[in-house]
Amino acid sequence: MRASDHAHATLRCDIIEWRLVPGDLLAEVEQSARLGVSRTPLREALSRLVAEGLAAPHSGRGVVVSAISLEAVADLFEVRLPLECAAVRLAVARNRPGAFAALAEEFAEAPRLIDGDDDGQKGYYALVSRLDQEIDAAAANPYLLQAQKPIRTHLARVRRLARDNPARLLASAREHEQIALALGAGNADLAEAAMRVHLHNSLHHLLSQPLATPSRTTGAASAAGATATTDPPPLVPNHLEEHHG
Amino acid sequence: MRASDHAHATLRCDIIEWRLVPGDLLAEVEQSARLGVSRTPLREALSRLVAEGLAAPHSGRGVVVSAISLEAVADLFEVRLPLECAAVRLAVARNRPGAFAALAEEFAEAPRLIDGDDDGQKGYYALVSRLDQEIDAAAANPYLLQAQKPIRTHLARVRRLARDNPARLLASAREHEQIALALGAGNADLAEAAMRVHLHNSLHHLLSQPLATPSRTTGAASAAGATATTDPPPLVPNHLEEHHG
DNA sequence: CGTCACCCCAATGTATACACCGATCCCGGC
DNA sequence: GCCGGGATCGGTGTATACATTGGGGTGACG
Repeated sequence: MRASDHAHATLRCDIIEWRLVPGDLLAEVEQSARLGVSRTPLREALSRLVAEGLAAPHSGRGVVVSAISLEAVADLFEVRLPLECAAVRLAVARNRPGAFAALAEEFAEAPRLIDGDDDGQKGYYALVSRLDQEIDAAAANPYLLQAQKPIRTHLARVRRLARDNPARLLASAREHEQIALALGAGNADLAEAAMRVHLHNSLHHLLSQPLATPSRTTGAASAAGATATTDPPPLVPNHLEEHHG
Repeated sequence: MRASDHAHATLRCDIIEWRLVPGDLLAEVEQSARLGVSRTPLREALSRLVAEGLAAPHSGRGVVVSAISLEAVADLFEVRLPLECAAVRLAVARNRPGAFAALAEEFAEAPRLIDGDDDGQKGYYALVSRLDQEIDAAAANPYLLQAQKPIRTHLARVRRLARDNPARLLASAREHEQIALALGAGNADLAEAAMRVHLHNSLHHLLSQPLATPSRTTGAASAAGATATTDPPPLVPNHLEEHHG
């Protein structure tokens, strides 16, 4: 793997998993030293992060981790809704056979996973991911994927703010099952309706969260060295309004 | 301006205006020599082009100008439709005063521009761009912009395949006027309907084009040197099926 | 004559050195 | 004591040198 890929993947993961929090400065020398790569591939990694929207230039001096907020969640879903609806409509229109019926059955049995151990929950998330991939493959539109990719990236970041609520997961499983059933039946209107229901409930769940401070998993301690010494105030309440730049 | 910005802007312009055609290899040494910058900023420019979808890695060795095709136009509009509809709905929902009424009047008088000289047509395109910007500002959703940006980039590239048809421009002006009127009146349903009509007609017009070979404006002759010597066959019919990679 | 393997080279990936720019801090003046 | 200007310094932007890898060409073998 290229060094720039490694740097990009690591930084991206650090940002999505809140080891790097909004506002953290991604200094080239510092990060290149931490990740063990030179500045050249690191610069390429930073460019990609900026293109993805995970980082933003900071007043002409370096790049900082971009802000994310509850307001941003609402904005995110305003774009996600039409895109996902278009995706399911296209998936039906393309009329690929697909494995939607099988996926629906798996969702029907998902409560076992959710009530199980941590691996079970991971398995459920994997199942959701498989449905997404199946929809993507059925829609077969590279531009749709290109538009959804940054949305999903930001969403992955926001999800870390939400506690895994078993009740919500069970409801989510039922909603996904309904989507998969409609897709399997080739009913575009129903699939879109089910998707709208699901997205509405997802957003509502996220917005009703108590805004738990992300746990900033230790592991990138050296990365946070510069900012940690300055003892930053609790960040989550802070950058709630600093978006939309 | 930074050298990387200059390189990116120039290459982007060359691709959109078909001076660089799909399949052309963007070699680092060759392009850095042509644009008078070093390889480092040129690499950053290429990274951005790849992120935008204007270029794509070529079997692990260099990047090539990405393909665009009639099939891609249809895919493009499949994504553009829900995004633009969402944009006008958000623009109305945000309930900003906006200058939509004034823009509608300008569109009503647009036939003068269209029937005029070349500057007049440029003025009409600028007017369309102003409406887009006004909608963007009213929608006020950075993620929507992020999703629309690559779509618009590809669209700008495709438009060069279409002849400027005065009749179509007149119809387009009326459609835009209707959109602006609906937005000015705060009627989201009507605005979306007008947008759907406009996009349908735009797509239909593009698809009915005789597929004119783009004029590959001379000016980047040195850039095309490597491929020009090999005398490439007419490219437009060729890359009609090579997309979706 | 076709095919396969090996070698050479060119282009990319990476590292590092240098230049320039903005930011910060200190000192002097008001 | 406060404000402004300049100097210093860290950091980014750029250029170039080096390593490495993949591809093409050529030659030999079947």
